[in-house]
Amino acid sequence: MSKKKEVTIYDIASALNISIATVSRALKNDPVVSKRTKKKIFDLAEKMGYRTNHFARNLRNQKTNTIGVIVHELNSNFITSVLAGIEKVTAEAGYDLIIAHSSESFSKEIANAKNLFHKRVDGLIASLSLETKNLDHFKSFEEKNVPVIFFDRVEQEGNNTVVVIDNDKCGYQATQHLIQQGCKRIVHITSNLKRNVYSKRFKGYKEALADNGIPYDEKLLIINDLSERAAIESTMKMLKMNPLPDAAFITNDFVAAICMRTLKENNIKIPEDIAIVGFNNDAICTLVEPALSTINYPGIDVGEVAASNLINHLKGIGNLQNTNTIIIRSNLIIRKSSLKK
Amino acid sequence: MSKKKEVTIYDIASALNISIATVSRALKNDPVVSKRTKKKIFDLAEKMGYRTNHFARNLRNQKTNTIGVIVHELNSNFITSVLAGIEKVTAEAGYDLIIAHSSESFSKEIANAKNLFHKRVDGLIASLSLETKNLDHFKSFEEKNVPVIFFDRVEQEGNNTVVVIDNDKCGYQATQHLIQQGCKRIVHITSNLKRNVYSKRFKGYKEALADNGIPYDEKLLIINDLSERAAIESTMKMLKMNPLPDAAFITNDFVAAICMRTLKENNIKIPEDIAIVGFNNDAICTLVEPALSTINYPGIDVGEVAASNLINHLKGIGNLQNTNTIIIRSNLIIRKSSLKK
DNA sequence: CTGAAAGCGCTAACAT
DNA sequence: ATGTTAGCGCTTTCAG
Repeated sequence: MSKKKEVTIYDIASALNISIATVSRALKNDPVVSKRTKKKIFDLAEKMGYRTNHFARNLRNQKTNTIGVIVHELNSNFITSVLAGIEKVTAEAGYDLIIAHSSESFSKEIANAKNLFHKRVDGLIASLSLETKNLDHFKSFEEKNVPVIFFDRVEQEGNNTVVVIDNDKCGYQATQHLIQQGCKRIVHITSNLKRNVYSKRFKGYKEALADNGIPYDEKLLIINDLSERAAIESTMKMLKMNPLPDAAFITNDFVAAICMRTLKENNIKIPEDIAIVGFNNDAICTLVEPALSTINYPGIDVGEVAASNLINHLKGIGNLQNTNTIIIRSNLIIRKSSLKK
Repeated sequence: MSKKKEVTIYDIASALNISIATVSRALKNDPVVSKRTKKKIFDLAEKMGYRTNHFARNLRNQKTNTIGVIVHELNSNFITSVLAGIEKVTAEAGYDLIIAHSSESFSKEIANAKNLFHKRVDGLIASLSLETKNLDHFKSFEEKNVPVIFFDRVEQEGNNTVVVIDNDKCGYQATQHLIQQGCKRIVHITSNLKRNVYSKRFKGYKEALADNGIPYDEKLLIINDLSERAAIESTMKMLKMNPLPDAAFITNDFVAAICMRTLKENNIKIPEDIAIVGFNNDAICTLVEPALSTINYPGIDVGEVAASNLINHLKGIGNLQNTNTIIIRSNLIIRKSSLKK
């Protein structure tokens, strides 16, 4: 258990008979140090197995070079793409990442926020859980002037900076497409309408109906929690409708896939009896049968944009104060699950 | 931009006219401090918005209370379950987590290891990338006596502690099951045989063939990199075989799902023409058609076991020195994709 | 039960 | 180009 003693700049300095200041400067590649001394220092540091003590440095510098991320789930292509996008940008800029996930729970999200706050992240990127009731747990960041950017599930009131797609338009396009296929009784399966993404998609759905002279029927709106169990229940509810609906616009590809499976188990033909459009464009879309039409929601772009805006702000290049909403391009992808013609 | 000054124990101490030592003790809930002073301190700390400076504490304590995790991908049910298992255990024990992923790249894995080493994690949990050539990048941990536990993709030589399933047996069971269904020309689609998981499953596959008097045919072994493109190529290779194989044991559910799709596109019936068994029991298994038989690989257990062993070691309760290999229970799940009878 | 003081390893202002 | 030194916020002996 006897850990070898850590090598510090003092050890390097005394071995080389120079001051710690010079060592410190050299290690940061400060141009003021002569090439020769620098080389000596680097070589010895390498040989002695020196590693920077980040705690000492951060303690001194009062910044962590770390940015925190809170996501609502780890379990989807969309979220992992967002993370990949964030990582790409932050790594290039030399920032570290701490990733936390709330598992859709409000209390976990609060705990995550508190934790990252205490860890003193320099900035935060977050997507809200399904159950989140308010944004009080992010106030502490604001108070200390730690920038926060929300993406996907956001709260657009107040002066948060948010990165989103035009969910309203996407909902409209999906619904419009189904109507063009001749569908008239279109179910919308979605989740907690407190979340912007779901309420906006719902709004787009209603607008498309209205524009096509189809009256909105609230019985066709099904709200669930995006779990497999809930997806099955929602589908069963749909199957009990009379007359049967002829289409469903479903707010997430996983739920759509479960729904398709359940429909097929009940001898419903897709798209002939019921046409389906999902959301996200996860890998699963081309693995189910028929292939699932969906809205392409490019997570990698969302992640990159969120991270680069945050980092520019931290570096004093951009400013988030006046940037309120950033909208990422998205589009409808038509596959067999919705093609009646 | 003027960040409010951080509150320190000095501020609390002087406001209360006591010493910083007492404040420090109280904040750690040291029983030696009187209840009354403790309460005063807690209340004031709360009111002033005090937050512990982890850098100062860690600098002083020479430990980070953080454990690092390196995974080869974020993008599968299996890995996210492992992470959930790890998180559950570490959170309970009061440890923090830094999660890094190598995207199957050796150089990224080295970078991750170096980074976590410099961050001075107290322990490390890792699964190797597909391309990893050696374990040199973990030597530094060993040198500083930082415990490392490998899971899933491991190197069993040397004295690493590893958490795995009995891949050999799983490969045997999957193959045996296919043989019992009357299959004789069984393709095995897998990945880099340098990785224990794949070589062991391959070994089990060959043993099952041998035990049933079926000669091993190396033309039936297909190795790919687990990407969608590679999965399609592998399937095309399979389709060109003459005579056509009557089954495939595929080392990962995602690849199996792609393979099934490609086969169906080419008018092959599953399981009648070709029976399929995958590996992992990802959510996708019951979403594809027919439902995919697979090996249940319980990631959550793997994560919990790895984390609790690591933490016990850190707390001095258990010891990893003499624990070499921990085997997690796994089992074959039979669904329609392999049921010929 | 509480206080004084040293020191963890590093950076940066100031001095040379 | 290099050195001296104070101090970042905390923990922990040692002393009362």
